[in-house]
Amino acid sequence: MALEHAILVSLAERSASGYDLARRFDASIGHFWKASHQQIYKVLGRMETAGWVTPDVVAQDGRPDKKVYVVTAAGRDELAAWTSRPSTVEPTRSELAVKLRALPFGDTAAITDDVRARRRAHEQQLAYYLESAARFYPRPDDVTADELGGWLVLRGGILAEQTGIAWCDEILQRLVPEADDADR
Amino acid sequence: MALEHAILVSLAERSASGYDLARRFDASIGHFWKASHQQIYKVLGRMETAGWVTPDVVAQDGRPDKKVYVVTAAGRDELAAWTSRPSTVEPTRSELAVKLRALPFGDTAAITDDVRARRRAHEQQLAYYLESAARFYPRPDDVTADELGGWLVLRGGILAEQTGIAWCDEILQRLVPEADDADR
DNA sequence: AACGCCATGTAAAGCGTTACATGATTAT
DNA sequence: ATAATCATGTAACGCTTTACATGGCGTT
Repeated sequence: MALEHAILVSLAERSASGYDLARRFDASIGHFWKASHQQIYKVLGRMETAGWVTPDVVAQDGRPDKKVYVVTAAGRDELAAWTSRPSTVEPTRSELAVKLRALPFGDTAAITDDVRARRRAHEQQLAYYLESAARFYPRPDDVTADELGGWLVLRGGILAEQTGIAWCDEILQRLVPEADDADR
Repeated sequence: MALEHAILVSLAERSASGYDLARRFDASIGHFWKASHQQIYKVLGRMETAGWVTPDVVAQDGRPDKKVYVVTAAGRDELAAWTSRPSTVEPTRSELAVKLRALPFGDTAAITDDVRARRRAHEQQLAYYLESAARFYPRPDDVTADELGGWLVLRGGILAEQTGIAWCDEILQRLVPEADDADR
């Protein structure tokens, strides 16, 4: 019960083709809800059948036609109804947690490298979020009602990445205790 | 590429039946990798075919027989090999993030309630983790090599729940700005 | 009598990933 | 020439969830 609604939100903000949606999902909203273009096309088909969206075929020169999907009144109703339904907390899935439990049965050096790689990935993502925050929300206290959601989502991303880094650091301090911070 | 390995880790720590595993997955390791009993039975079947585990049928009185699965040498090899393969960072999935973006199209009061419910859930989970930490790892600096993984996983859980609470608080401060902390 | 625990599964449906497919335009 | 971008899909497979099924024992 969710990709449909993520797409509805994205289309409610601005109508788009499946292709456009796929790119948006690679960028902003997709950091919190991944979807491939194949999936998006499939779900858009279902949503059209349900009457939540209608395609608007737009001819382009030098490029293939595209179907720009627009949210219908029924789609907006569904979106509003969905916000009123309580959400379930999604279960955490951490391969790293499983690997940490596997420490006595595996290769500590390889696991350590894996943690370092994760730390780097978290740092990159954090840098990207911080840059987005500085560019799109330079004065967080002054965000408009329309922008508030985007800002809060970004804050969630920033907090999560910082926590990821902090966890990796705690792990590395235990796995590589003799090193100092620089070469850990 | 993951439930197999979570099961291998759990069985390497202690042999168990599918039913036992399902209960363990409800408790400790399952906080970081959920699995239902139906899924576990199916995967155990596959793992037996692959030669990673062997069943040991144990008769019980007043209860149905159970198949206690034991990790084979091949299973241990696979487990060790898996720890050496780099892991992929699992994509975040946050229904709350999507809902925040839906604020302009939905019911703010309902979304606020949802955030409050999530905050409570995070607090409960945090309390549970803290209690586990106090009970099983009273002296974190003295954990043995065998316990280290469990401790670090618990730390990850604690950090994640604290971050979840902090995020909810930031959201509530924006959605219910006039209230003071107590009745927010 | 009804419910919950122990113990193991099957079946169906939906969700998600990977691979494959097409065909035109634009940049290197 | 080659690769990337635009644009839309199908097919196969695997993973996950939900529902159904069985059957004995102990508790309220």
